[in-house]
Amino acid sequence: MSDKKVRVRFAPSPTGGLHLGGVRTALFNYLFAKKNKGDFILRIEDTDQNRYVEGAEAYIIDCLNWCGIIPDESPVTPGQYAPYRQSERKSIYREYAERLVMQGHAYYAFDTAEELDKNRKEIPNFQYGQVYRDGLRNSLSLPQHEVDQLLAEHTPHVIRIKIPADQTVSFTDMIRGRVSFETNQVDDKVLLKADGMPTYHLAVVVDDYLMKISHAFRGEEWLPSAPVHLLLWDYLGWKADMPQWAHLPLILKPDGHGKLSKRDGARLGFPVYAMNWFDAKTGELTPGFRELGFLPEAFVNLLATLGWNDGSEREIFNIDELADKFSIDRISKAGAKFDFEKAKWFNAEWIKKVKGERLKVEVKKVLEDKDVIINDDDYLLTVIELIKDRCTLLPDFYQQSAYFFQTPAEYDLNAVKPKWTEEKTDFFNAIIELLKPTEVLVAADLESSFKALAEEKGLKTGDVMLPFRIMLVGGKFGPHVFDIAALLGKDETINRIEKALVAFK
RNA sequence: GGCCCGUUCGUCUAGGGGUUAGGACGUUAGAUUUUCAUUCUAGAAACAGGGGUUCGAUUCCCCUACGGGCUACCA
Repeated sequence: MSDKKVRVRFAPSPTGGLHLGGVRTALFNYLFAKKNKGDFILRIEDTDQNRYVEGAEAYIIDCLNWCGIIPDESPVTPGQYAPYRQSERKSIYREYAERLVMQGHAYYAFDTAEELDKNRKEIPNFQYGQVYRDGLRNSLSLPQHEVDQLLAEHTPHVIRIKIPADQTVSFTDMIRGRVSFETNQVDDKVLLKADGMPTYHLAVVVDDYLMKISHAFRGEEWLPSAPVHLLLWDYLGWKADMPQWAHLPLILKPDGHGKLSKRDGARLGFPVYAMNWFDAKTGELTPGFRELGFLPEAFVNLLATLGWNDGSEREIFNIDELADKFSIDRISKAGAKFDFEKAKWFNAEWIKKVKGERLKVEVKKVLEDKDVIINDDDYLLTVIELIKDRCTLLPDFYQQSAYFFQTPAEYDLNAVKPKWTEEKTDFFNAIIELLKPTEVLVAADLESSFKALAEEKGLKTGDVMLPFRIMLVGGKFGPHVFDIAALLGKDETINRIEKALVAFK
């Protein structure tokens, strides 16, 4: 590893929402940068004008913000290597492509899409490369005057790299070790498209060079095109500055096989995107972890431990701890099937771990979205502390806490009615009388007098505890019933008993 | 089809020439909680197969199988 400043980039295409794998790539870049006191750069790879989606870039930035993966340089916070959108760097790339043509490492190709499609269909294993390029329409096969004329007439054309014959291209991947490719198997990839935009292959090399990227993390799906990039770094004369590569294992479908995709989310009932993504064209909403009720702390944590561990048995880390412990040689090589159950466990752990104060904004939103009115933040905080250990996702706070703010609208009558007796009605009327003179309702006091009264009336405590809970909560859940009563206060407790007594009749 | 990458409980993983192959999620059983959840305890559960190398391989090498990725003027 060289001693040059660590600079890494996350380079997504703005084609839609950000998928788990994308966020993890961003996260690993970020963790590596922080660990090595380097810079983390966000570069938008919008070279495909057909796939460009309005709003996708803003979404990506929001998403990184939500996760706390903040770029040091980005399109909206540019550094000295601006611009950070490849579409705005269009003019830069042609020069390098032309230079390669001049040097004989690339050539102009005039074939139409139809011609190429035909070849692919008719010739088994067709690839635009050393075997077939002489029979195709390009500056290697055509006479010079014809090429000149085609260019002069502005005939649509691309620039392709000329992959050399009979060479072995190899490099050391930081995750996989030595990886080799035979150039005879590599095709002449397009570098510059007919519209003047570079393809990924050219753009990634040129920009990584110009932006002084030291380490390049990307998904394993890029491994097969690595030889093209290696060759380009060499031909452009930048070999000494080439970043170290790290091809990350893929995140796979939990069932069946293959790379996790957007469709799997809908099919298997869990999100694949970090945040909700609304596609204006199709009107389709793809759900996200954030809106489902994940905490960013949990989301980042679960992503980091998907294919990485710190060598100990610890699993819960915040982002700073992750950055501190991060190391590439602890990244696993094999793809990981995504397990939503474990993802939920991480969230539950984080809800338990953080202070109630941290949850206030999120919980308030959950409740207010359900029309629960909150006018006392301290009361809300007390409620959160009392119930957060029983919540897995943020929306669980509604079911677990709504009754602290509003009288139950419905009761689980099956739990009380079958065993309901006149004696119990008497008992609760007596409880009301007992509560009336109370100044402040203290949980422990109520509990002892409640039990004493039950005994006095010849009832088993257990026979009246559940009805009491149903009266206050509406259902068979929640914290200790006397704590609930104490929080509700004397008046509201009496009110709920009276109301429920009518319903239980 | 071709090329590349990979393979430890159902899942995420630790480990590594001699281990009772460890942890976590999930699951099962029990305890606590006169509700539910939390918590705690215990249990079931894995080195893909075949050849080498070696005194000894789950660990190193090779082959096979299986899985994944790529094979666009998409990234």
